Amino acid sequence: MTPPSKPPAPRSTYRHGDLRRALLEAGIELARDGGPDAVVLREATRRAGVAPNAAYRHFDSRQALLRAVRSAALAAVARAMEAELAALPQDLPPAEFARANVRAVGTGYLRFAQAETGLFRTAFAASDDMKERAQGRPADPERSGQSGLDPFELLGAALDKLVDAGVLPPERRPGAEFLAWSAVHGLAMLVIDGPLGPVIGPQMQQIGQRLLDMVEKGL
Amino acid sequence: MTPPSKPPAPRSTYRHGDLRRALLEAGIELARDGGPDAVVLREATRRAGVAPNAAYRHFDSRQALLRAVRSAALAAVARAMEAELAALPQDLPPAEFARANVRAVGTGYLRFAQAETGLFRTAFAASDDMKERAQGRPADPERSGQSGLDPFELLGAALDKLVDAGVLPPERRPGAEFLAWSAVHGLAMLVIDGPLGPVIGPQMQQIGQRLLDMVEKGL
DNA sequence: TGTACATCAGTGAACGCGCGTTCACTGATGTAC
DNA sequence: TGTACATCAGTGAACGCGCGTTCACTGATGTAC
Repeated sequence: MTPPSKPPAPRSTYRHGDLRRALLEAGIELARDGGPDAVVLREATRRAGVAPNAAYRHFDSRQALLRAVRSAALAAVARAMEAELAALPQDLPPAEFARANVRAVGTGYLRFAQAETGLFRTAFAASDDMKERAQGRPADPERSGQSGLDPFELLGAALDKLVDAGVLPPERRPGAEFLAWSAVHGLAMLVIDGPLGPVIGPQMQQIGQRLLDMVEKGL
Repeated sequence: MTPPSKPPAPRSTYRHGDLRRALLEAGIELARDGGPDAVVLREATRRAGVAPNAAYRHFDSRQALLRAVRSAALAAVARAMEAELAALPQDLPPAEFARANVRAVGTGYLRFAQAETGLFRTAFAASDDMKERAQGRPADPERSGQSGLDPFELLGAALDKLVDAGVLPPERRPGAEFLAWSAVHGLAMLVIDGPLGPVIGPQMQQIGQRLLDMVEKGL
C-alpha cells in the first residue's frame, strides 16, 4: 500500500518536542492501513524521525504503544457513532426516535468498519493483555467520544432509550447489547476480514439496514 | 501453551512416507492452539522430524500450507454443524423441524468456535489470497463435511428448508444467509477474539440461544 | 543576573531471535532393459 | 532374474530480513544557588 516509511521529516532541535504524540500518531497511521500487526515500534520511530530505542522513553514496550493505539481506535468508533446520532432528526415521535437511535449506533459502527478497516480491526482484535476489558471499570476517556461514552456504552444508552420509550420490554433489556452487537459485529467482520468481502462488500449498507431490521424485530 | 516443538519422532527410513499429510497435520495442530499466525513452516517441519526445506516438496510456500490448513478447518466446522443436525429429533412437525435445522447449524457453529478457537479463527480469518472465496466455485470437498457441503452451504440448505416449510416467506430468502451468519459469527468473534470473552464467555451457550431466537424472529 | 549541575530525551551500536526461502547435494526407490 | 539408471524425497548450509529490546553514551534543558 503505502511505501515502507515516510520521509524522516528532518528535525533541527535535538529534542523532538512531542515524541509521544508523534509515535502514537504514527502508530495510528500504521494501524489504519495494516491493522494491529502493522503497529511496529521500529516503523513508528522511523516515521517520527527518531532512533528506534527513543520510543522507550515514552512507551514501556511495543504492547504499550499498541494499547494506546487501540484506545484511540475505540474513541474513533465512538465518534463515528456520535456522528450518526447527531444527524438524527430531533422531531420524531419518542418510540421512533428511540429506534432510530439504535439504528444510528449500528450504522455508525458499520460505516466505520468499512471506511477504517484497519482501525476497526485494531479496536476489536484479540490481545493477550486485554483480558480485563469492559467489565465495570471506570469509563476511560481515552477510548470514548465527545459524549464521554465508549462504543459499548453508546449502544447501551440507545437500548435504554428503547426501554424508556416502551418499545423494548424491560425484561428483555439485560444482555440485549450482546445480541445487537453480535449481529453488527459479525457483518463487519465477515465483510472486512472474512470470505464475504468481495461478495457482499459493495452491498454492505443495504445488508446492514436489513440486519438492523432483523435486530429490531428480533430483540 | 504447548512447548515450542514436540519430540522429533525419529525416523528409520530416509523417506518419510507421508510427509505431506504429516505437515498438514502439524499445521492443523499449530492452528488449533495459536490460530492462523501460528502456522509456521519451520515448526511444522520440526514436528514432522524433517529439514525445513523438505516442506517445499509438498507445498509451494507457507501460504499454500496455510491454505490447506484452512480448508481442513472449514471441513471441521462443517462436521460440527452436521453433528448437531444429526442429533435432531426426526419426528417434529415440518415447520418446527425446519426451524430446528437452522438452530442446529448455528449451534454447531458456536460450539465449534468455543471448543476449537484456534481452528475457528483460522477458518475465517483474513487472507490476501482468499479474495476469491465463496462465489459460485464448484464445492470444494476439502472444506466440506460428510454431506459434501461446506459451512456456508449447510446454512443455505437449512434456510431453504425454512422456505419450503412455509416459515420464511420466499421473498425474504435472498441474502438471508448473510444476516443469520453475521449474527452468529459476531457473537463467536466477540467471545473468542474480542473484548467480551471473559464477560460473556461462560454464558455463551445461553446467549447463543437467545441470539438464535432473535434471528428466527427477525429474519 | 550568572553559573554549576542534575535531569532526562534522544543516539549509536549491538544482541539474539526465528522466520521463509534458495542452493547444490545425497540417498533410496522403482522401472526399463 | 539381474543390473543400469532416471526420478525425486529429503539434507545441510546458508542467505537476508526485520523485529523488539538493552547498553553505555551525549547533548540540551531548566532549576538551585
